[in-house]
Amino acid sequence: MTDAKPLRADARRNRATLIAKARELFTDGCFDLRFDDFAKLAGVGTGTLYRHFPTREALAEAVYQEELAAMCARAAELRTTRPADEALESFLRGFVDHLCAHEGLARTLTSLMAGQSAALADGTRALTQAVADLLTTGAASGSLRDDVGPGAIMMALHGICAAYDQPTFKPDADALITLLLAGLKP
Amino acid sequence: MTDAKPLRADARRNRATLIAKARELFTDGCFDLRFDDFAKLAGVGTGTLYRHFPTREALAEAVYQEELAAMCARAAELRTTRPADEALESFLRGFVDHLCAHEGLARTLTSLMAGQSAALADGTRALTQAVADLLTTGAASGSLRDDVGPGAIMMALHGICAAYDQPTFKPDADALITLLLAGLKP
DNA sequence: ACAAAATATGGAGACAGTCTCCACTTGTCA
DNA sequence: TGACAAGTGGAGACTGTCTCCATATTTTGT
Repeated sequence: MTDAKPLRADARRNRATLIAKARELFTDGCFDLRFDDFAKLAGVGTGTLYRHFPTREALAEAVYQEELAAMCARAAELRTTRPADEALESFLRGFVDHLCAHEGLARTLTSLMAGQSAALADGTRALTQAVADLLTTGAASGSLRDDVGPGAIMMALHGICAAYDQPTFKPDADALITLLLAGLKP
Repeated sequence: MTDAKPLRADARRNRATLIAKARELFTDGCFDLRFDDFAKLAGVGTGTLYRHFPTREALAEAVYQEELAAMCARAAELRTTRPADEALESFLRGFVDHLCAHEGLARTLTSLMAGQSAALADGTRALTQAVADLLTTGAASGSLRDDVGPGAIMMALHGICAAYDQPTFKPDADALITLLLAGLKP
């Protein structure tokens, strides 16, 4: 996956600048900035921006990939240190809490999950795998029903992400997670 | 809501033509047509198209509003003729089946639910109300838990709609509905 | 039946983003 | 240090959206 391309020093610097600036803007709630203007804001030419990140989503993915990886790591850790049903609950509740604190992540995940482009789906593939692992472990130990694949949970998570800007987000999301967990009891 | 504006005869005709053409195209799977081209295809000028339907979503809503109304009517009917939990199950299962058969509806609902514009949210408000009524009835009769609002269900439905083009759509959607129903038991 | 008023039409063109292209700059390696 | 590879930037082509208004059609009043 990670092609062995030793990026030139200035290119690496520019790439980092772009990601840093994007993170800053996302944190401030600026998502719908003109892509070209964003380049200017980061102090690079449009061409450079487009070479590093062909699309808006690619940039968003780069900004949040650490966060996404951390989530997956957390899932793996929970899975090995806790009973499967507890692990899943912690993971899902944590997921919602995290979205509350990071609007940009919710936005990014929404578009990544909706996106058809296989290349960009990478970001969510890892998440899907993490969920799948939690489910499998739970099914094996008998603490979760075994007839539900990760796709169903991902659909629900997608719905949750997409609603990040609604006033009743938190209670509704929590309620949905509660339903899922209750429904997953064998 | 429905302003008393007697539309001129030719205007009414054009409006109907536009909706008919849009329905035809949606049924054929053509969703991403250029809006201006669409006007040409329907045999009207761009100005006319924009006057009748300010946005793509407005057109989509017009195309599917009958279908949406039928869904809500079905919910109401089920609610009065069946035990609440059965009614909800029938409604949700029917919803998924309907989406399978009408890709365009799934697409439309996805964007309506995601849309922030209050004006366009009308289409889903009715759906939300239908779900709310089913839940309330169920809670009153004790066949459904009473601590879950319609928002949670709508989130799940949004996730389902958004996944309409994925290969595993049907089984995943069915599984999610199963989870919700199981989770809703008191 | 006719004219005036009200309403609607269509499509040229203004506008706003996106993205490409390539002459030039910067970094790397021997 | 020179030569080659890699990367840059931003002008401008391109694409789709949407507005504007001179013209056409329908309705209303007599």
